[in-house]
Amino acid sequence: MAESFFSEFNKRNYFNQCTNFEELEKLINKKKIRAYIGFDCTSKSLHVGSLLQIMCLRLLQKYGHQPIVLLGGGTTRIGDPSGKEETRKILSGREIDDNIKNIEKILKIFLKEKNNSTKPIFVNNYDWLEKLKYIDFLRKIGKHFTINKMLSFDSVKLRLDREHSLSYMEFNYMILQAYDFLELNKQKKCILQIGGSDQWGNIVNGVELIKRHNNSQAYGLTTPLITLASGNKMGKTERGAVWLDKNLLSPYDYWQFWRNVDDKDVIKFLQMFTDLQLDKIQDLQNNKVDINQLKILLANQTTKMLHGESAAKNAEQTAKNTFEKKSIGSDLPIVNIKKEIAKKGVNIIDLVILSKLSTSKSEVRRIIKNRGIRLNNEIVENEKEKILISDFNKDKHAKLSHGKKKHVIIKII
RNA sequence: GGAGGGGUACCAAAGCGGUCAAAUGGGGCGGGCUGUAAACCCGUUGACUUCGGUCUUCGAAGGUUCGAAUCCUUCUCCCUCCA
Repeated sequence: MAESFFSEFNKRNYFNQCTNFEELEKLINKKKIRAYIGFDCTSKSLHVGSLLQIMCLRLLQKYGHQPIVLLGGGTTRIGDPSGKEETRKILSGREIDDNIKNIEKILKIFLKEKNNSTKPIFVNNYDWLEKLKYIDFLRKIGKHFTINKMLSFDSVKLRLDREHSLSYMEFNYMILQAYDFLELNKQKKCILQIGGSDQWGNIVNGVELIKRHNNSQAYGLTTPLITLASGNKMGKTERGAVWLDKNLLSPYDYWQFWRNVDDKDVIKFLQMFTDLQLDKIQDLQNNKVDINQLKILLANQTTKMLHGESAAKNAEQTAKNTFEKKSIGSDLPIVNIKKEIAKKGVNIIDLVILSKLSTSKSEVRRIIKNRGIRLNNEIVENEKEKILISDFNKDKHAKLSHGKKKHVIIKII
């Protein structure tokens, strides 16, 4: 059976829900379509949590469809309440514009621009939402009203109790996102919106709006929320988000993130987040390839896709050096120390803080007590120890480690 | 608007005048086992420290007291019920 957008979409476990699956499948097999995914612009980069959406855009391209990337310049000014417990802080227009630029840059790494018919179209919903003059109103006035309070008003309560519809304020965001879809449907003939499962409600609203307003058919498609085997949400580690921007997270750390996934997640992630052929992944699984080899494969593939082949190779080599040979890999973060200072000797606690391996001296003392700080693989026994010139090798390097996984190179300059 | 309940460390949740830097659980961090996995076990978990201590924390501000997370006053936010 020939592969199609949907067959691969399903096999890679991207499918969660669809508004009208059969019809959409027929349509999408017959002709090339345009579909869009919206990205929130609250932060200056995307993180792994958005990766599945990006993979969807790539898949559209693979099968000759044209992805539209909607950057939420307008909607970010309001803030999507879906699944959020607290109101987000409101960003300035300037911050949002900066974020948009950076996010666009990241997305362009993943998407191919050569072919004109599948080249991604970037749009910013501020372009049309701004014209509604509605944004300013919401920012100035709307933020002062809480839904909670509004719901406690008798008039409102009554309507809710009697199952009358409750419009406008509460559903501002939904309305705006629905309106986005309508605009893209009109402007760009976009007939499909894809999003995470948390966007289902918003997406359905768009589909319905298009039906009512334009009397035309559009479709919604969602991807599942990815949970790790550990039950945590994908993309957030304790140390912070797994960013897709090399300035926020180095290629080496990105590689490490994938290298360290749970055994149970490896095959799933290979399917979801790499371009490897599905039957090849199946083969690997059938042949019982060593799980650690699979993790390395996963890390290499994902890192290559984002940071390029040589970055992936470097990361792999660095990992090999640090974990297998216990030596130094070039990709480890480097902390420079002036020669004069090194001659005097630097207290080990200060050095750990300086290397950003920790932010609290008390914590460093504790870890030393627990035998978790190492200098050149030797456990630091005493918190008063100093790093001396003699600790550096002929390349003027020394390795400082915090636990088994965090290492930095200390270098004399 | 009326009545009650509540805000404690990263989260949940005890404490209700001194022995409280604050039980317990989760999470985090470190160690052990292993495979840079999971599970399990151990240690640790406010900051600074010359390791003697010192400083800052229990919604906010005042007050009572030798002494407050604990009692009083005001403020503030949240929850439940009634109008």
